[in-house]
Amino acid sequence: MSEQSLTKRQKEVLAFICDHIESVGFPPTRNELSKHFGFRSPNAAESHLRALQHKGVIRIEAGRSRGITLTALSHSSLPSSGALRMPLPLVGRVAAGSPVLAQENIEHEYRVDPLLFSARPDYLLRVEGHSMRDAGIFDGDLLAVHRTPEASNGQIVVARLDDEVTVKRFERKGHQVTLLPENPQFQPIQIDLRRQELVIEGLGVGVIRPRLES
Amino acid sequence: MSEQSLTKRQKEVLAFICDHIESVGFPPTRNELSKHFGFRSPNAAESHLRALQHKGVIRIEAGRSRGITLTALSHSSLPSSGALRMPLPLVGRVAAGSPVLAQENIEHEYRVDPLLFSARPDYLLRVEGHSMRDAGIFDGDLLAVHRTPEASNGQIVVARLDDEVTVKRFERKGHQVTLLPENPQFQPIQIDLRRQELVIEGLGVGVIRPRLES
DNA sequence: CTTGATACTGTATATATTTACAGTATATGA
DNA sequence: TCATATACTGTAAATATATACAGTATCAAG
Repeated sequence: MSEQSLTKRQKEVLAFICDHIESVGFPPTRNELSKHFGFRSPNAAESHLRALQHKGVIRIEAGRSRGITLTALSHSSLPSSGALRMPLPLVGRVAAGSPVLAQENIEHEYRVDPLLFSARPDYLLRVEGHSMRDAGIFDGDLLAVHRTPEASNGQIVVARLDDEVTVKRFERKGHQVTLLPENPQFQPIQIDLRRQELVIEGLGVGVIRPRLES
Repeated sequence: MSEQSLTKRQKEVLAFICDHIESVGFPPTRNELSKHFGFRSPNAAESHLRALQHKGVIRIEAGRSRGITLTALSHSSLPSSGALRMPLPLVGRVAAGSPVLAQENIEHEYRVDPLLFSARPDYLLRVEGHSMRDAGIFDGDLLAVHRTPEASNGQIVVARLDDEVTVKRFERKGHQVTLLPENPQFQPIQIDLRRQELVIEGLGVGVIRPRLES
């Protein structure tokens, strides 16, 4: 459903679940949750789990003991989470001035078959905003990005302009570059390369939408 | 304890446990082990676990469901641990009358981290047509589908109607089901469950777009 | 040749775990 | 003011799960 933020209590519960998986090796049961938080009823834990599932940060597998799994959202919902996978780093908000793949920007790492995409992706970038809506790139989508400093007209690029990272369609005529949104509610960005610096961080080679809104 | 080498069968069991933890997110039960290996008795799994514990490659926590944890030894006991992951079948055009996951419909298999999506995907379905355009699901996109016969109003479903498989938004009022496109150029499909058969093949839980058009 | 490990079938049971149902109370947005 | 989300207590039941006990059969080692 909607991507609401977690309450303080829900964050505590989610943190405990993450911690349990990390340190114990498997997810906690309702009783173990209740014991840790002092609930006198396993249903208190159940309710919290339902709420967390509803907000998309965990998944519950019906009928399976300890059937709690974390989702992509769960990691971005907590201040600190340990990364223990290899392949594709997921980059969220890029801190001003820092390289895209700086440690501080990496939220998580996912294994995704690179053959899925038209070009080999180097990282996943969480898209913010609706400026590329008509290209089917929505707020919260993960853009698979291939690192390269060169772009051709019409390609969707990850560009850095004034320490801000943005996703737009690339159009260049001589010294003049236009970064085109795919949404009439947004204005194109004009850059004169003689006056302003534009860095191409990479090309969008695919999109992953981690959830479908209802 | 005794640090002997594992038998071939024991290696298979250990590999499955590792793989299960990696891909599912928690260890398997005795029954799940038995089902995978074709044991008719959960005690076969139990015996293997005891043997593996005795050889020091796993630890079993008494009385806790799924209480299997790996040890430092477990990794060195397997040739290629960690890298494996259950691949997702990619289903292209579904032949009329055949099950979605019939061999003839499977084009390829991709390894995709299931944690990327809000619910566990069981397969990827290549979407044809533009009827879901405004939901950001384009022609050629891969819909990550979670198999389930039940759907709630507003969810995006994979439905089978008259041997045709289609992706639409689900809306039900009593006997009346409406399959809603997300594109004003298409008409909603009305089904009277008393007159027509509708099978829900699964729920859309995410989208992968393998390429970006320029 | 006997012992122990391996690799299972088959049955049974205690208990661990999920999960529904029925409440209470507070806060918040429409 | 009504509906909804949060945050719980308390009870109960269905079922998922661990695990004991009783076997069968093969194989290698002492």
